[in-house]
Amino acid sequence: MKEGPDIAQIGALIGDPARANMLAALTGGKALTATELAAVGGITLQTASAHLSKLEAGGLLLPRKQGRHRYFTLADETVARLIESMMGFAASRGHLRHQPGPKEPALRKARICYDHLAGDYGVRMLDSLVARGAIDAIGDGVALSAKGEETFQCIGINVADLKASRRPLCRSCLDWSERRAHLAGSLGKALLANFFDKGWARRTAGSRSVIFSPDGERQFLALFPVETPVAA
Amino acid sequence: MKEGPDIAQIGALIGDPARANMLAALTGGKALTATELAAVGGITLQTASAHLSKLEAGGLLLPRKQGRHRYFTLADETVARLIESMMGFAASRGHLRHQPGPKEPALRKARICYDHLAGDYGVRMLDSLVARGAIDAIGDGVALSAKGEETFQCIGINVADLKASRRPLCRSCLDWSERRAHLAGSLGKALLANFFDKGWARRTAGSRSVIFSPDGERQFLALFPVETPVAA
DNA sequence: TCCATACTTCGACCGTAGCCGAAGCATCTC
DNA sequence: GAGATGCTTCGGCTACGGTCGAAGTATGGA
Repeated sequence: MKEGPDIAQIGALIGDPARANMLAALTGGKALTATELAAVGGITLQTASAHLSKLEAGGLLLPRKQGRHRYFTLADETVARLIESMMGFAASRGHLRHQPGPKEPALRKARICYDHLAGDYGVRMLDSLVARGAIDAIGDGVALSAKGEETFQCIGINVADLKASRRPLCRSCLDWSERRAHLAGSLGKALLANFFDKGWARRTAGSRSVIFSPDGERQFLALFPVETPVAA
Repeated sequence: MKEGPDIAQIGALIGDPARANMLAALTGGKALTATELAAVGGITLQTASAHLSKLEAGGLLLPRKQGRHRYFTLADETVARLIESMMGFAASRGHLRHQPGPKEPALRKARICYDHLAGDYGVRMLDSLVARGAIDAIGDGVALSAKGEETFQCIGINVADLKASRRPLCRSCLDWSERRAHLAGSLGKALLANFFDKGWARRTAGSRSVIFSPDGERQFLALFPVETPVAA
């Protein structure tokens, strides 16, 4: 029968635990070396090298040589979206990890999805922006509203600059922990970068989770309030 | 590191060629028996049985016993969406099947995606509905517009009935051949069913492709015209 | 009751893919 | 140049998963 594109290839690529761990780690957005990825996968460097070759050949990873290091990143935002959507699906089917672990709550609260904010805080931010009228949303679709530009100007983001890029300004990305959309695209990226610049939050060393400072958290929550439901 | 849900499991599930073929076939929307799926996968019945058990245990398939047959369907619309999105991704990375084959064009033109119309015609239909103002769209998001209900009434679809169901009325689904959105959800399903009822089109036996009758095709194209670009 | 059909289970076979130790390049530092 | 570090390649081992033949269970029909 063999109809359409070959999903088995990429399924198999993602289907190996070591490779899946590497991909999940790279969804954190940072470029990682082969050695680091070997540690993530829990395998030796030789084995990791073979895995990375396969992922690269499959078009999932992009290597960048820098001195004697080889840094790997996800090839594309679409790869990140695929991984996240598979995580969402896996979570919905109960394919969870054996140990929820202490890092799990932090991950659900705020984490990096490729280059933008995800988790509870990511979803909250989008909700708040929609409620405020800065972003229009229909279903899973999102777009900058007419009056949105000035909102972001206040936050400290020049939307005009972002529009110059070929990359879509607004994209919705399904959050695996919240099962709702958060904001991706160049605007999502700019917002997260903005939080880092202001010192509101920082990345963590070996994880995808984002840690807010006490003060940063206060300001973030104030900037993106959630509507208090007055009437059901 | 082991962060988040386990994508390796479902990756591995989809990663086997026989299983992938079965899943792709089931994306055609029809329930198929174990014997039929064995043929699709190009394997014996025993092997297929083992595969189907795994897919069922993984939550991808739903079995239904009927007499001495066991019919399988995709567990959920979300499974269909995952498969389609993986097909889109695979196509974008050039992971195509070795033989494009004669059926390929028909598949690109019009096919069933779980229960709604996909392919060139599916995308055209959504475009036309949006241009006409029956459906609002922002990015990938879609929703029935205020004046949309009467449009569908004219076609012969009672939207009020559909709203009674818990299933979302409008959903966008990314088309792997066109790389653009087509209409899913209960409204997408109702439209396709409507075409079948009117005799405009019919399913094919062993494939996902949808065949329009000459007359049906004419009426379909008339009902869903595409805007002729007057000015760039 | 008896047989045919649909499917599952069992057991054994086999190939592939993952794995690592050891050796080989490449690149940086001193 | 010598030595350390990062990574790749090679070779061989192992195990897991896919495969099928044969036998076993369920259902339907005559």
